[in-house]
Amino acid sequence: MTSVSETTEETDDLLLERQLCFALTVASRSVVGIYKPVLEKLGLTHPQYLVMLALWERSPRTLKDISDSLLHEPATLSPLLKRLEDAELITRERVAGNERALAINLTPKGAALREQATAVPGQIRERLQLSREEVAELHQAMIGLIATTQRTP
Amino acid sequence: MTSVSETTEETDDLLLERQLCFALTVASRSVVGIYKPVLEKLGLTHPQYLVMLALWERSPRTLKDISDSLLHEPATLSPLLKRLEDAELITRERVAGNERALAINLTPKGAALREQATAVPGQIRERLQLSREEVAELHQAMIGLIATTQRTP
DNA sequence: CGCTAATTATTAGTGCACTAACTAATCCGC
DNA sequence: GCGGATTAGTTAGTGCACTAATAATTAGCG
Repeated sequence: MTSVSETTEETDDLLLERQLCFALTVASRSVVGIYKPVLEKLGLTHPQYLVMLALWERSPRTLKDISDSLLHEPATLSPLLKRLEDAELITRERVAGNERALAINLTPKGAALREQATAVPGQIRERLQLSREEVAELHQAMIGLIATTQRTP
Repeated sequence: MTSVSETTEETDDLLLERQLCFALTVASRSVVGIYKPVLEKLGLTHPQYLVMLALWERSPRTLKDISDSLLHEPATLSPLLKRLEDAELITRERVAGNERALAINLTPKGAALREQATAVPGQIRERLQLSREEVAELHQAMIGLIATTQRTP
């Protein structure tokens, strides 16, 4: 690795570098920022919204189950779920027959919130001016990237 | 909006929904997770790494300048920069002739760290098994998304 | 059966990331 | 050159997100 090559390819890499990981994190923050005003009307943060989506799809579920679905550490979800409980959107109780597991269930209020949530995707697509097809394409790219990171280290 | 249509398109949207914003945030977290062990050897977190990249490209720069480049709130960078100062990688001092602005400069130690950082992009690409072309493609997609979010609300 | 190992959740601690409120300095129009 | 408006940074407060350590329960093997 000579100082000559360092001034070309590797320097470019450091610039390019500032692009993929940088662009990805900025895109993520920016898109979450788009959701923010929309989700505020539902009284949810973006991470909370993702958990509610998981529960609207199926409930009750254990904390572990949600953690696996969202690729989150249980330690991240533990306080988040307590806040959703405080908001009376979910209940937290031990699973009968397995005192280790925590069963998360929707309250009537939490289940009812789904009605309002159905309007969210459309609002976001409109704001981002993306068609369902474009959304699907971006989605595929992200899924591929996630799959790569999950492969054996 | 009949209950019939609700059970089809909008329900699908809530599922699909769980995909783009979800996939994007998971991809971001996953990729940052790939950087983690690599950057630990440099004693940097990922956000700190991005700031250092900005400074290796050009320095000194003001906090405001870095904030604009990284699309971060000044309030986010303020404590982060103090930690970089504690690590003796940068200096923080007021700009001569403009007591409002804060000039961020590299210490010799901070400038020297760049040598080690040149190895990072290659390691990440190898780990993700992405070619420069694939990286460029993903990058373009993210840039497009960011541009959309930055447009007039 | 009894004991070890694995599973599940929680807590503590660090570091981002954002908003809102605040301080201080500078700009600029009169 | 004065005084309000703007700009640049900091602080406080909330909520993620992670690791490491802990606690409690269950599984399963000898």
